[in-house]
Amino acid sequence: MKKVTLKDIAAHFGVSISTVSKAINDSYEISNDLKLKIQAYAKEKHYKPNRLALNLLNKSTKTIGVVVPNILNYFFVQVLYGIEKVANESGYNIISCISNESSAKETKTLEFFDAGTVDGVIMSLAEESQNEDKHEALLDVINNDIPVVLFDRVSDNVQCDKVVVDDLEAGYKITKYLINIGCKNIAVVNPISSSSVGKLRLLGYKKALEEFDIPFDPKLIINLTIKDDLDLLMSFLLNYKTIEGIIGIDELIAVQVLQVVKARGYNVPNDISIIGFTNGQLSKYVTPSLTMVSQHGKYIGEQTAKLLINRIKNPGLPYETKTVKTSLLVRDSTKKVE
Amino acid sequence: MKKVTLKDIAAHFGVSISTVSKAINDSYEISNDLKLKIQAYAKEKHYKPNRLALNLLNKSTKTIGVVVPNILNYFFVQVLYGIEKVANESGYNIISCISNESSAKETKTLEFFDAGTVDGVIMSLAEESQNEDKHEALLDVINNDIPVVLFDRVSDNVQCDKVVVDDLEAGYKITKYLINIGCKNIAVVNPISSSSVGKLRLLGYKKALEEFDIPFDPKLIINLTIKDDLDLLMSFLLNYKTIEGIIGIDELIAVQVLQVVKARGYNVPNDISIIGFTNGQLSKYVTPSLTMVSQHGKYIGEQTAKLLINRIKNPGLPYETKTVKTSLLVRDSTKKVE
DNA sequence: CTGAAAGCGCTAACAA
DNA sequence: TTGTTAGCGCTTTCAG
Repeated sequence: MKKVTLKDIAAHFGVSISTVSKAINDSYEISNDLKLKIQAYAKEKHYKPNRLALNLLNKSTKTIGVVVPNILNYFFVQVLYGIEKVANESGYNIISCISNESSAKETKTLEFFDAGTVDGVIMSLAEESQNEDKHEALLDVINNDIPVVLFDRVSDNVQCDKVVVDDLEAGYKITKYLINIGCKNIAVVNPISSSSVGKLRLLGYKKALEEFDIPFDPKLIINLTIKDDLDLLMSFLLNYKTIEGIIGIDELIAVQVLQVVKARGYNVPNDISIIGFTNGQLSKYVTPSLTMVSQHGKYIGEQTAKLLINRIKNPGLPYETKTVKTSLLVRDSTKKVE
Repeated sequence: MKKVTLKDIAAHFGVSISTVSKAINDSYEISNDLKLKIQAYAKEKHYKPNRLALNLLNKSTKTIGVVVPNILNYFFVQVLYGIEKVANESGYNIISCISNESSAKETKTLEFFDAGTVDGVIMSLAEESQNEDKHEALLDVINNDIPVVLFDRVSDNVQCDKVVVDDLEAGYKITKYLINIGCKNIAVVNPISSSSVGKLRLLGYKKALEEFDIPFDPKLIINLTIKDDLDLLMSFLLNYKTIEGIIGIDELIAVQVLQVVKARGYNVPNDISIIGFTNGQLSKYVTPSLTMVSQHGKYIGEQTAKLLINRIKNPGLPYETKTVKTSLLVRDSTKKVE
């Protein structure tokens, strides 16, 4: 059975389409008798107004498009939850797409959104896009008056609302923490070294070192991609110097570093303390459980959605950037202060 | 700047809308001269055809709606990857929604899809929906001639294409495996006891017991919800009898069981062997790494998407149910065979 | 109380 | 080579 339309119902009753439309929308203009008959028939036939037609008419879709780089990253999952919560409360649907860190995929998705399918866009840049720092598709969207809110991985070259994590402060805070529990040589393992987030965390790290007059040693920084052999890189690192602390720039890398370090016979946290970013499931169940930086993903999602919906309703306000502070979740992978 | 339409461009050149449409679509009917001018202007103004209008016209959206119950479950994430891969290859966009195991949310999403927004639907039932086994919204979708493919968590009361995991066989296989490595009392911890998947796995478990003439002891089966206190339930279990093997019905529960068991002083795998379902990140990095059943989520996603796209193209074929076999991934949480 | 007509943005058959 | 018209499914004036 094909979808029933107003036309079909009108034909069935021998009345006009507009009469049916009014009857179904319970207009006072239609006689109770007809209204009841039409409504009953519509229910029976499972009539449902065609959204496409509605959207075309209203120039509004009541849906928000979301682009996240990587769904395996717990942080983004949490943000998604937050977005969905607020969106649903405000009567918006969300359609989520994964760019998978690819700028081509990101562009494709944005073009899809730009063609009238959504009322607004929420996005965190793919790493590749941050590298290139070209954002034509995104600028097109903004240019077409479709509100955009960027979160977490943002660009200074795009003018729009933003919600960011205070990553510099976080990097600074945890480095200080490690120094305070007695770590002298602190390494950083960074799988997202070219993203704004990765850079800021490193900047925070440097700032803390400076404050304690510890010279910055580039050999302690491991930037890697998925293709690199972590085990090998770690072996260089561990043979280079006595390392007392390691910062993993995301959750997965922190867990992997922990594995390698353990496999090489080091005790965590007695020999080496480890801190990672993102408070997800992995870090919690690993042995020892990892001390992590929580970015409050769900809260970020909520703020992002609120910002977007607010802008959809009141265009023309000046752009806003919200900064969300992180918290440190101390668990068993860091030495206790004596 | 509001979105540019054909009308705007037509007005700018003082030609008709259809001329502009043809020019932009590079029709041979239009003079080269005009075509070039119009195309240049369109590009300059970032013209993009309105998808809503197109979709309405073509009665096709080239998008697939996906509903998954829980994005924190690695299995579903993998399925999503598989779906997305095949869909993209065939020129389909996907819009994914999370039902969060709630049947109300599921219904809302299905109604959204049912209103002409997608060409087909891929779904795995929310646990609540499987409990109630009412699927009105879903039947409405099918009734409206929108193809549906159900995967993993399916219902016999819904007639459509399906892709399922051979969960009975998997439950059977791993129980036999545990028996063969010497486990006598094997417990099952089941957080999805009311889902088809959970039931089938338990059935496989029973089948294996029968085969080995081991009497089924309901006290060894722990059905629980998120609200239940796993630690407490496990303490009852472990005090009840000497347990040599535990089956965790999903990944997270297997990991949590491992934690509890370790915390209570048992050695895994020497005292107790543990097997879980779903080969995700967690089970890999936990200590000891967990022996798991892999359901080949990505492959399932691919098959599901293929089935759906095939049905969109050829409606009227008889419904099909594909069964995908699992594999056992032996790691360190199960005793080695002597 | 009911219907005709316009229009959302677009394409395609058909005229000119 | 260009324009007119109709129509996708719907709502909303404005007439009847």
